[in-house]
Amino acid sequence: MSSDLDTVFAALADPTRRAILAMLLEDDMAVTDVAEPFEMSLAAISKHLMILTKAGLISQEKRGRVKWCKLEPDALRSASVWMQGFGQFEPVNLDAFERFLESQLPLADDT
Amino acid sequence: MSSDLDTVFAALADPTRRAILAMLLEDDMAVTDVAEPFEMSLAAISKHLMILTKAGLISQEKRGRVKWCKLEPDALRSASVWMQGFGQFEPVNLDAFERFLESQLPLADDT
DNA sequence: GCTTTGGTCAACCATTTGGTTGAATATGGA
DNA sequence: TCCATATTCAACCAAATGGTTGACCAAAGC
Repeated sequence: MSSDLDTVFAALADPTRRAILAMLLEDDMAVTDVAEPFEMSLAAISKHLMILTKAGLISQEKRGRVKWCKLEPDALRSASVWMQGFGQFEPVNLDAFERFLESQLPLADDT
Repeated sequence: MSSDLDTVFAALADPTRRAILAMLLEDDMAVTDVAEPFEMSLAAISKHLMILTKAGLISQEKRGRVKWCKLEPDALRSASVWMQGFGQFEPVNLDAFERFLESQLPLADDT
């Protein structure tokens, strides 16, 4: 009864986790590097990454002592299917998305 | 820093609330009628409806002593924009969505 | 071998969440 | 007017969430 939509949407409900996903959109990253821009302990980021992993939104692979995080956008598919059905939204162009992301990212201007 | 994406995704993270949205896709409903299929108090459903309302996913209008709930699919737009950017998902046809919904709705077969 | 670096684990804490119940507040109908 | 219906409110509860700290473990570097 609790589908994977639960975990995916719950994972997306946190701004830190969405920011992490946006960062990983650029490139794969090590855990420490993911954590760097946030004013938060490494352990906290580690937990967020675990939640994203369990939701299938990222994967983590350990090479040497470094654990690499990789975006897995396919996990968004079923959630996207679910959502789009409500509005018959037209496909979104990436320019709009890029602008949106930039207005959302708390990292560039920090606090 | 906590955007409306927080509230929208958090609202969508609960299966009861997603089921409610799916019900409202059919037609507007009174609170009592929304609650009917669930094995849960009316007060609990009322809370869920409040969360959906605050997320902008539904609106509620009181006519007489009955409060009508109405789907507001536009609230999904920004969330949809955010998500689609990750996968460049093609637009979803409604047939697929319908099938998906039916496989997800916990109400028909209950437990 | 030691020390540093990268990351997780465990225990803890405050807050939020999702549910309950019972009382309260309208409104509508007889 | 009196009663039933529709819905919320308030208090409470258990469990989950998001964060902290300090100890721990594994892999590199010297």
